[in-house]
Amino acid sequence: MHQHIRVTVDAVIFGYNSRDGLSVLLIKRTIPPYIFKWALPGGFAHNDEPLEDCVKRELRSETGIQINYLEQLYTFGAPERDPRGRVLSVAYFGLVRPTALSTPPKPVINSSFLNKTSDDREARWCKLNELPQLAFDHNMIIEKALVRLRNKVRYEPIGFELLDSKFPISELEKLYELLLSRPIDRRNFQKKLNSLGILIAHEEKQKAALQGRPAKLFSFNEQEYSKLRDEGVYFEI
Amino acid sequence: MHQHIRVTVDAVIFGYNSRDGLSVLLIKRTIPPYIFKWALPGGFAHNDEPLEDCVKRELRSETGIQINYLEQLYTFGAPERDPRGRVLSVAYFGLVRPTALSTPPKPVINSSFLNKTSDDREARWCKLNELPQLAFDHNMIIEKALVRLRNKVRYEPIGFELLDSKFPISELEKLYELLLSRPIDRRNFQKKLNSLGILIAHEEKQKAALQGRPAKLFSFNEQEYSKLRDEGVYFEI
DNA sequence: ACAAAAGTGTTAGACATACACCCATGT
DNA sequence: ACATGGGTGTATGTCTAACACTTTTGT
Repeated sequence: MHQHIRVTVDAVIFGYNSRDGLSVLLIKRTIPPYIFKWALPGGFAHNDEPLEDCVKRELRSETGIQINYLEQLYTFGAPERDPRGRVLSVAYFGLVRPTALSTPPKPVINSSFLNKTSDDREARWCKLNELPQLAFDHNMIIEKALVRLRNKVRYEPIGFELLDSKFPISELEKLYELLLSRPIDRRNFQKKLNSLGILIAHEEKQKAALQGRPAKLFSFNEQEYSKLRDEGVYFEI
Repeated sequence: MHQHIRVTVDAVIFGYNSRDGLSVLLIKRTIPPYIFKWALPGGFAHNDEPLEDCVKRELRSETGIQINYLEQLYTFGAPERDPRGRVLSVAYFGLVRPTALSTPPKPVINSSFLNKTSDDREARWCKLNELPQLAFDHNMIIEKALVRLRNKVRYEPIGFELLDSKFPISELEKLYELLLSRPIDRRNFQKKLNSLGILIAHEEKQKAALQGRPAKLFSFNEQEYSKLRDEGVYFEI
């Protein structure tokens, strides 16, 4: 009995802004199978490469994007998920700040990955509700990542990772309204965050308030959060 | 560049009773590396076998145990985790009822897995706080499973899967006190569960009350729980 | 009758929800 | 001045936490 299973990693990278909502990072495939179809960034692991390094390498070479948060999502192992044979995919789940979202992703042509098709490489952000049919089981992988995001955001402070490091509270609120798909009272939301004591208020104000009074900017106090967590205080929205 | 990565599955199976607390199912290795060391049940995946089928097959053949709940935990992929070379482990996390715990695990000698070492096979339950040093990174895998159990039990009704299908509320309470490592008020706990409406009360009483008044038996109302969840009512302890 | 655990109800405080007015800015 | 969103406080109701006595069984 000789085992022959290949291993890939794939990354579901979410970006957010209040205009477009959630977006996912996609690349266009340049080789079969599913040639010219959109897919998640990813690829085969090297023999001596930790899986997380592999994701980061593929993300850099395929999209050049700066990620802000990364965790393992799930391993997809259905025998028929890849027409080339048995290919396991260890999927990761990542978040980027809006700045990464506003600059179009650009493949980094790294000498060690140069090949005849590398000129065709193309990457882009795609709004979550405008996703096309993707290669392999990648639509299913995104679905799983979305469930993870929606659940996790309720009891761990990962929402901050989708915003600029300084943000007005209203941005955080809109993000939570989107993810939890229910309206949130602006005043109660602010009160709750203040009572948790994990926000740092800055003197700066929002630069280009499109309309209305410019908002104060806040950032996430990671140290204070770690301290509270160690004391057994739970973050919860 | 030719990829050579092998894939195993490993299972962290928890059992519980109020006398011993949590126990984990272990097998004694009969082949190198780590020969004669205790390890998690598991083994190499077959080429065309879904990962979950593989876990179930290994559990049956190595321990003969009846599992009650199973989900994927995490994929461990550090390049040096196995001295034989690059071996990925897709770890699963499972729960059994106390009845499975009280009957000692017995390897099922299945003709397709008969080999010269199968007579030496040995499996046993080991209390969580008496774990020896295990083969590979299996202690770390158990640690991760324990964190998952402790977190998940708070917002999903998986605690029931560790009890007999009919149980007195005090058993559930003791389980939660252990997992959350804090005392729980008996009366408030009962009130909360009643208000959730996910318990079915039975006429039967606890058979062998060792001391004191015999308790009513309850079971988990899975259908009612699904209904509530679909309506957006969250389970939370 | 006594020990041990089960069953039950009330009260006070904490937290979540609902809601309205004033403030700062751009047009 | 007006439109737009930001900042703040208070009242109400709901849920949680604390707590004590009675009941049923075995010895």
